Amino acid sequence: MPSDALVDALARVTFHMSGVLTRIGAKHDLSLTQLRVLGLLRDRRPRMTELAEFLGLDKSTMSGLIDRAERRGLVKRDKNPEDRRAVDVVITPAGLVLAEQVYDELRRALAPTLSGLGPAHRDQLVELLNAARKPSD
Amino acid sequence: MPSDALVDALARVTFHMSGVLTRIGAKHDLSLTQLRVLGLLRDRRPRMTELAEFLGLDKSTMSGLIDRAERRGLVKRDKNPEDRRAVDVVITPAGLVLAEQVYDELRRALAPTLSGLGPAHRDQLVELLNAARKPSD
DNA sequence: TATTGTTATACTCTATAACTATA
DNA sequence: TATAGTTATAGAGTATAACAATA
Repeated sequence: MPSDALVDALARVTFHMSGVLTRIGAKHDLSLTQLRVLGLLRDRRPRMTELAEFLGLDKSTMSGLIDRAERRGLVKRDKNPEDRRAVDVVITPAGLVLAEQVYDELRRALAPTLSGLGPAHRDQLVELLNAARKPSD
Repeated sequence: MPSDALVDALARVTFHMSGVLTRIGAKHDLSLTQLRVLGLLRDRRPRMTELAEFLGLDKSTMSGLIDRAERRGLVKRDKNPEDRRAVDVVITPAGLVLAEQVYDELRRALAPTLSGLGPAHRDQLVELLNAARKPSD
């Protein structure tokens, strides 16, 4: 079982990151979930159900999220050629531009927080975080 | 500027933790925000505005959150003796029990994810996470 | 029959604006 | 006048249940 100190440190990082992401998203009228959808679609072309499963959301929730993102021109629905019931979700060029912009802002926003760590410590942190990882993640 | 690998690792941890916390909260009909409120109140007795500022929420949002938590008997509003405009928020015994239960479940839920790290590595991780921290956090 | 996705419904979360009471 | 908090309102996020189309 993890120590209190470890659980607390992880919780603190999580809420700090969520705050940063929420603020960056808000600047672009994007919720945390929309931000995450956009991030996922950068290198994937999932169908609705896959996306919902990955995010841990109901498929009906997914319909609403994609409706709103599509209305803004950030993603689009495509017919799946192999299964006529399925709908693929694809990011648009405008969505891709926004996703990259948000990612840059995130890097810049995290810079001050991480300024306390030198290069060697940063590498260590990446290794430790990647080791603390379930195979399926 | 942090590397892509570091930003990605932090984002991954954040979404993993959020997922775990959301699932634990859902079991008890608590949102992530309600969970966080309960966690904060374990050792604090803030007024409405302080709570809202800490969470980065509008005070009107806070009113709704506390309304619902109070209706469930998890927190209660108290008059502030020094400023008759102010309202202090206090956790109830039932709220405290639930908060501790959730915290235990979180520790247990994180155990498998962290099983890849030995004791020395865990200590290292805690130190690195605490070093990567703005003074005000 | 089972699966994919949408729609209808209801509730929570959230912010903005307008308000009351107190400082 | 300014601050603390609530209420009214509106939109987004969420799940459940019922449904249509396809497998």
